[in-house]
Amino acid sequence: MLDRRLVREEPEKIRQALDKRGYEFDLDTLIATEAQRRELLKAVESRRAEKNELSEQIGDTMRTGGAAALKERSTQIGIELAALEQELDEAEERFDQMMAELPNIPLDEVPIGESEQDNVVMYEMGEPPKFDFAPRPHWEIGEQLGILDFQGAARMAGARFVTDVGAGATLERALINFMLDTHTRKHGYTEVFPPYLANERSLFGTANLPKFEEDLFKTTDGYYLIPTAEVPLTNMHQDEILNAEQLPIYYAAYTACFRREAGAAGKDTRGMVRVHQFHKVELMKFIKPEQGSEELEKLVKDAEVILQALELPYRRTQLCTGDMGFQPQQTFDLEVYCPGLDRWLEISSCSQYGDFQARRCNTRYRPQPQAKPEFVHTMNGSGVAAGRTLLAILENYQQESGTVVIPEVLRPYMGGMAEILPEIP
RNA sequence: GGAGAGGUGGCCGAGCGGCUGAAGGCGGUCGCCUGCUAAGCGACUAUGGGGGUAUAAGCCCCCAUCGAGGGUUCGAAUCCCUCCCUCUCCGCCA
Repeated sequence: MLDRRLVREEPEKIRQALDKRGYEFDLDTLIATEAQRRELLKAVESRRAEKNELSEQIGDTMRTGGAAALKERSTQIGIELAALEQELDEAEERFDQMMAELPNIPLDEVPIGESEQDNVVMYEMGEPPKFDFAPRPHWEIGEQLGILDFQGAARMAGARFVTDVGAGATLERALINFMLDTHTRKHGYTEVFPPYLANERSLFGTANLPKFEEDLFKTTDGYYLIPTAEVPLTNMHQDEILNAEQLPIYYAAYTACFRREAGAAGKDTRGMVRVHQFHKVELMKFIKPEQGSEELEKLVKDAEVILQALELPYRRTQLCTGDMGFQPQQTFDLEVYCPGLDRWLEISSCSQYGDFQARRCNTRYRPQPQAKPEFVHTMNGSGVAAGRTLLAILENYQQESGTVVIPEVLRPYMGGMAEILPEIP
């Protein structure tokens, strides 16, 4: 959420941001609503002041009698007030609703563009493997080895699910452990193991609500399944005032992530590219405003370390204004090359939000011990997505015989296993 | 799930219809005192919003906020209702 003062004082800044994003939004109505809201507020407050004044007088007059006329007058004002208050409430609700659906303002350095086509590839790392056979997609490799079960998952749950079996399950767990260990032991993150369900307020905090409800699973009790650990992590300090010395705070969490993929019908339907439940290690930071870009850069590098250690070919892109999500000021993606799919696959998305989420979560800090609290800034990124990494390993490390070599760094996490051979059922 | 207790400022805690935006304490800031330190004394010390003045800060007025929402009343932290959360006991349970 943006600072409401921007609407009044610098609406052009918002208008420019919307233009850059190519985002449809009725800014003029928002501005008009804000003006109307303030007019009503003034009217309401002056009547309340009058009423308070009368009540005080009534208190004083009670003993000597003769408060009846004052009471009468006060009741009259009360009636006027009730009508005005209702108008104000309505204006406020309209305003809040629109504010909640206004996207963040991209940083100046974000490339301007309309779509994915305009994203900027910053660099590529690692060499795609060379095969003297046609590399196969991960679902073929996985099913043949008996380590990925799509049919079974479809029967027990439905389309867009996968079950890891045997060495497949061990491999995904190894990836998770390797990632968590690296981030907590080498990069200074505090490990967090949060709930997988969150309440409406928390989803609002990360701005998944109200605008993106159709992407989420909701329980009959009104909980939401988290679409990413970003949700619990960003809400760890709701309504708190942190000390300046605590910042920056680094959190790393492994969680399952649940997405309805409602808008993705027909897209990536095969394999485990796009599933309703996937697993991911997430990195998240609470920082002081001035630490923004520098900390994001470190976060991206922390994620890259994982891909480098796994010796997977990847590239880093910067998303253009048109392709960036609703919440970020700036986003960098890491994409891993998958020979079987013959495409670059997003495996991490690292974004900084400024105070956009902190304002919604009401997470503040005191710059100085006595100073007024200010909103912290937040950022997060995958470090990295385990399911897609597993997929990438299968495709990059596949052998002509159908087996898959296990990356060096993962072997200690797999009881020394060096190669995945067919599971014997 | 059942029974009970409770949610008040940065923290602890009093208040149970007007004199309470909130006693008292802790913590903090400034000043006094003091050979140093400790102790002591005094003043100040919630947040958000609207307006005025000034526009470097500041100063003044008003409104709201005592878990959230609603109600009673001229007037609610205080009374009533609903919901949320915490704690204790019982039940169930990986």
